[in-house]
Amino acid sequence: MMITDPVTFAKAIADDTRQQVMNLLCCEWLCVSDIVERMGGVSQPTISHHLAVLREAGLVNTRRDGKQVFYSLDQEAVAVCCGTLLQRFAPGRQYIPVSQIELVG
Amino acid sequence: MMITDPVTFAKAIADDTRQQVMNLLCCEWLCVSDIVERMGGVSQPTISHHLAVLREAGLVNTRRDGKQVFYSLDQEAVAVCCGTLLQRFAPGRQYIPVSQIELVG
DNA sequence: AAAACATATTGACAATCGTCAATATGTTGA
DNA sequence: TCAACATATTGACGATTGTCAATATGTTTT
Repeated sequence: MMITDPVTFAKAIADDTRQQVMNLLCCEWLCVSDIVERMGGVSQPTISHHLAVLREAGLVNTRRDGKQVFYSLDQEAVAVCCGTLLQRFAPGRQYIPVSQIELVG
Repeated sequence: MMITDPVTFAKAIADDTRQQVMNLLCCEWLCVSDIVERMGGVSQPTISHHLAVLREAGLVNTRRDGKQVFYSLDQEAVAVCCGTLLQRFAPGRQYIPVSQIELVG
């Protein structure tokens, strides 16, 4: 598992186009041409560039299937990065996953 | 209460110097000259600039006391922004504040 | 092997950003 | 009011970034 430091994470998500792509990839796998189509008006090289930034920050999963390359958002990675930000910049308020609440009681 | 959108938040924290300043301001009030002193090697105008960015993003509290202006990190704002990021980009894993767990049972 | 398709890379350009020196603004105390 | 101090703003500069057109790489199909 790769660790993404807070600055790298912040830089990776600090662009509107990139956040729109992240939204598209949040809950489904999409190939590059589908992303280009849904983004409407953004060129394929630009999309590939943004995907590279997200990939290098460890925020997307990649799968090759024939000629196409599919991407999806790595929600776990996002959650870990946000957790790090919270620990560092909001230590006064600690958060825990809802999925663990059952175990508490 | 002001709302900070995820892109503005990300841009605000997408710089190493700025995150260092945020660390300094995380748990105490500091005036500008103290920040300059602790950052060592960064000029006062640069620090003022970074503080302005954080202020415009709603991430710091400000208080004037005589000639000096004190800043502190707004942990609540950071927590809200991280929460928004989690909702948008990690909807599969929901987190809640520890402080609210008592109320659940 | 060649053609067709999907994606990545390169090169160029404008726009944004981080930084500092110089200066302006604002506040206190003599 | 004036001098001293603290912070903010301006202007300039190099570095980084987002974007696209053109091209390269990689994969499948004929």
